[in-house]
Amino acid sequence: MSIAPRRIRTPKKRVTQRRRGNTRSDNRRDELLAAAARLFSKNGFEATSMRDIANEVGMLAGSMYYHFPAKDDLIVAAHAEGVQELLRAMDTALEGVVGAWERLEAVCVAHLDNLLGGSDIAGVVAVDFSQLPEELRARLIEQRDEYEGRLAQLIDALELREGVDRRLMRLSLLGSLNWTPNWYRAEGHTPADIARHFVALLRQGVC
Amino acid sequence: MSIAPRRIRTPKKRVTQRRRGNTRSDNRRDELLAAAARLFSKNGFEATSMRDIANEVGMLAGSMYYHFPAKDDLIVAAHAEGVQELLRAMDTALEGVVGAWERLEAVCVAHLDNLLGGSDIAGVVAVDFSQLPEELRARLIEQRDEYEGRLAQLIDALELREGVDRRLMRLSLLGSLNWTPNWYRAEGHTPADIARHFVALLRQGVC
Amino acid sequence: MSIAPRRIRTPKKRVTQRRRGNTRSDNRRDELLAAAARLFSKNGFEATSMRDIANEVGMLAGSMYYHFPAKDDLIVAAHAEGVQELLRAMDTALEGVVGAWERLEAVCVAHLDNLLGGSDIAGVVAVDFSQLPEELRARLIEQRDEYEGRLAQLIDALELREGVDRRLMRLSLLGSLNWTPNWYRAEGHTPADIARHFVALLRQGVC
Amino acid sequence: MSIAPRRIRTPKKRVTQRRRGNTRSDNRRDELLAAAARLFSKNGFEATSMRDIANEVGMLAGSMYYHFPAKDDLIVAAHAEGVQELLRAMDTALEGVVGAWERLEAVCVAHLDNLLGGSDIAGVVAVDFSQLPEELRARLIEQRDEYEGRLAQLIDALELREGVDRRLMRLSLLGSLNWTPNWYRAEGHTPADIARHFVALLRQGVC
DNA sequence: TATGAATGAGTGTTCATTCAT
DNA sequence: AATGAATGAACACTCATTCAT
Repeated sequence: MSIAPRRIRTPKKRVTQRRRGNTRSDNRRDELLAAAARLFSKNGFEATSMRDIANEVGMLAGSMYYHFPAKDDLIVAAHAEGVQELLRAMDTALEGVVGAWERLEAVCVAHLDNLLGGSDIAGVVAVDFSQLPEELRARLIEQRDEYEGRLAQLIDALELREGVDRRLMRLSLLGSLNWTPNWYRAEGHTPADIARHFVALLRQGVC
Repeated sequence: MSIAPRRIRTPKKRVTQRRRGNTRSDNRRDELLAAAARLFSKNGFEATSMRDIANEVGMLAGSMYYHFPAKDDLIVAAHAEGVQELLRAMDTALEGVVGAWERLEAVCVAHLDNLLGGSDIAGVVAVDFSQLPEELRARLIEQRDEYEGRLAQLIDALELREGVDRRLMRLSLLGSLNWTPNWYRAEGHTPADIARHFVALLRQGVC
Repeated sequence: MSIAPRRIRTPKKRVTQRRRGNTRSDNRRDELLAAAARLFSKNGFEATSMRDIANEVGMLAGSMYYHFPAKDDLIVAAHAEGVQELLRAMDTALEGVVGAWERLEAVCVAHLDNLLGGSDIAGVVAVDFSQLPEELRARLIEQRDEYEGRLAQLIDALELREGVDRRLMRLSLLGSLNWTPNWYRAEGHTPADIARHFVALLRQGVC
Repeated sequence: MSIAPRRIRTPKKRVTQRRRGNTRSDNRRDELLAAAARLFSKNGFEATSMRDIANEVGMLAGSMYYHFPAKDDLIVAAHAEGVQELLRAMDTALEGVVGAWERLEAVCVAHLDNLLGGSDIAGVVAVDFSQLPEELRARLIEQRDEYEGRLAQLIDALELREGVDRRLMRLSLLGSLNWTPNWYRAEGHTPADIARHFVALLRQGVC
């Protein structure tokens, strides 16, 4: 993606400065963010052009650069939005739920609900980013850290038999969940069903 | 108002015509295929250009169109090659192994070995394809069917407690495995370790 | 100018490889070069777009990239062509001329003749390049070195009074000559007159 | 078939209206002018954007249009500022200097001092403008006329041998001086040295 | 079988400028 | 007197694809 600027002229970074007071309307920025998240999760980062996003909100491509100095920044911001949405969904899902396994399950259900159709915005976190340039990839991973950290805490709260590597357990579960967009079809099991089943497999094993 | 993503350009169907006489060596085609698989698994489908592949085998971009009428066909063929490699690895891994769980484990170890560094060519099956256009995506899924079918057979051979959905179990396992390129780092566990751990999680559960 | 590529994918340098045998037609490349030199000398490097050049030879902008991988390379190549033309003009001008001052004068006349109207192509060497990015600028300077070196030899051949810095003398003369496009008007002195006058000023001083 | 270079965009003439009452301090305008001159001389006219200038004084791009209706007007005004500075430098340099050659030399030293590092603002007059659109170019030339006129006077004051075209002599000297940014490097001769040498070459000739 | 040359639509990005507030 | 937001046209460059040779 990322294409070079006219001539050098020193990069001019102009840092994304997250709006001053954030008081004023600023709704175009949010519109943009939402549209970007939606398109990114439908078509992927590379396959979504700045023009696609601009059109979606009825704006010209160049106008977006007032709000985001580069596509990468838009990706980062949209991804952050997705992570936030997921975190909120996590909080909501956990409300009033006790029992370590029940809590893990509730979160997985929320996760898949968001991934597989619930929210267009959360979907952005399931977009494959393994092919993005190192630097950008690192920024996205960092953003996920809070979410994965909370997931790790939920898993730490479980009583497990000896010999289980809790990190690998988390990564296994996340893989199961995040791979679903590769095969999920709306006609089959519901996202919630799938999530519950995955958790059950881990909890009880299959024997 | 959502705008169509890139690609498309012109359908023009010209079916992959699997070689005319198929008589002669045809090794340039195979070279091409290998190079494509290698690059696809390193950089992804979108990020690999026809020129990249052509250069890799010392050919000009236009020349490839003698062998493959379109990039999609090359993707399909390279993916097929990857699946074949995985199938061969599966056969090798299963040689002389008895015991349903041992067989599943052997196959998972082989799968991750190939995915995470072993073969460049097999790596192509772990490339995210959820964002590819429907039609192409369908062709790839179809190609995986044999592999997944054999995996399904291995899973069918297991004795499982009641209530386990063997299809979801398979997809969960595959997700765990195929998601590994997103977090795997060479310094940590070996691919074989990871694979064995994932199988153990399923087999015994974590409680 | 110079704009970044889609996404990283390793720079892919594809070195400008000055045509293999240079036997075959290859005339489009030369056409392109001539058109570029012409436009560069009329409008400057920055103000001449790749599209301008492409249009000039009836080609689409993208097609040029088959011949030159980047605008910078085109600039370098066109500049080289200009320097060559100037060198040829120098050789022609020197033919049969003896006497160190006469030789210098002949070369200056040829220089201005080319710069101020004779050849569109030689004009490219008088285009200001002091604002170009360091790296490109360095390449152009390097290309001029042969020409300036020959000029330096002509100056070395002169008998001068003590205390004259021959390098500064050369740069002064070159400056006088190369600045002429900033004020020259076809109605006044001829380029040859001007050149002769400049040389005379240096030779005899003004007192 | 030659295609028009960039710029243009829309003529829309709205004459520079030299301040309404011109009562109040008006210092933002002057700040702007100084910043523009500084950036123009560092990077050239084309390579300096309106945003660059606005940022330099902590203003938004749009705000500048209150002070200057178009970039061209800003160029013209900044250039005027540079000429003024050069004229002041000329006056300072001439203070108490008698002797026609000494006066010329003093002015050339001041000129190069300003051009090659001294004042950012005066530097604007050495920026190559030979590629600017005719109309704008004409306005700048007109502004230089006073400076060049004073230079011409200094030259008129010299006693010269017969046959010297004083106009060509002036243009030769100016060319030598103004071409220096194309080759000057801070490590070599000082600007003053260079200027003195150039004058000496003219004065005494080289034989 | 492959090359050389081109096409045309696309990409991310920049920039002078406008204008309601 | 300045801001925030947008426009529209341009720019350098890439890419899948075509086709005569």
